[in-house]
Amino acid sequence: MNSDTENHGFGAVLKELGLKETPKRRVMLEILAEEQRFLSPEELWLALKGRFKTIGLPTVYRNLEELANGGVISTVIHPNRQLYYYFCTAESGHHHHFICTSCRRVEDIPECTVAAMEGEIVTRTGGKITSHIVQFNGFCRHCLADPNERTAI
Amino acid sequence: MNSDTENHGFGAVLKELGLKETPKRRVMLEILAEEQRFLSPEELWLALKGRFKTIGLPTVYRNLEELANGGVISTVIHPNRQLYYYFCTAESGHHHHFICTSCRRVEDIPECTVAAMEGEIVTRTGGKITSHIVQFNGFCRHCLADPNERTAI
DNA sequence: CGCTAAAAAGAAATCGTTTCCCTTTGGCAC
DNA sequence: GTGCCAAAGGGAAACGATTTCTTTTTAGCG
Repeated sequence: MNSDTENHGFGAVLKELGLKETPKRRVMLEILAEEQRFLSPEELWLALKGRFKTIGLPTVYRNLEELANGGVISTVIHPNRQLYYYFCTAESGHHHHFICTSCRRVEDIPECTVAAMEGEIVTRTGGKITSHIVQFNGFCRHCLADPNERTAI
Repeated sequence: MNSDTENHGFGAVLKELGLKETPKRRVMLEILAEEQRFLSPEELWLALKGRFKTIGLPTVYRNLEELANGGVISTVIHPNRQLYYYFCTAESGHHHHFICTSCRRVEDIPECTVAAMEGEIVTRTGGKITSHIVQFNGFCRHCLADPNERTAI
């Protein structure tokens, strides 16, 4: 399995978003897809530096934003207010996350209950909801059981 | 109703948090309490400048954080990732917000459904939730009805 | 009234993020 | 295959919200 020949179908994903399929975008998606935890732009940049002689941090920011806007990856808002990114394997459309602020694992939460909340809010306020931020932070069962596994962001 | 003599009971609130009752803290709370919308630290600072000859922006940040940690005011995370603050009149303990990204009005949302979600998440993941971010963004009924009322943040 | 720790001022630093401008490249046309 | 052009990327620099630092002031207690 060579990343130069096996592109995990990311090329098609990029094309759908109207984005050119560049090596950097492909590798960004590869790294995010292989990583089980959410990453900061700078961390992703450091990983990319190992595979490209030249790679700028602005490029990483730009692509992360485009990919997130396209729904290919999702954002994680850490309580420290920094932005992290996560490749969502769940193909199940819109949903939310329970993130471990220790080891950075992410678990998917189905969207259902939030949709119910939205309906109630719209009914009661007469407003219109354009977006929402729903995220649960805590310790996953691994970090809960074994404090030694805990890491700091 | 003079703010020098009528302190809305904010002194007691500050004392409960172990904070000294300073004129600046009192006026910060006054301004936030009178304001129906969420404010940025800088906006609050500008308002304070009208009432104090010297008032530093770091002071505003420091106090906002202390008050938010104490639960006296609550934070609003705007999609633009800036932090805003809002004085919650609802005494009903923990709850969430529907914010209008146009006029900045805030409506309270009871906590109930989120608590149910949390229970389900804990059961399913075996983790422990330490905090959550739940916020709905959109247009309130006023801005929905009258686009002229809309303002940009 | 004096003391002491907390609070505040003001300037400067920090740092995540974005902008600018120039160079390179993907992808379609011929 | 070659050329073209808009999109993508590099690198430096700007930006701007937030924080840190050091000194001065003040609240609140004895």
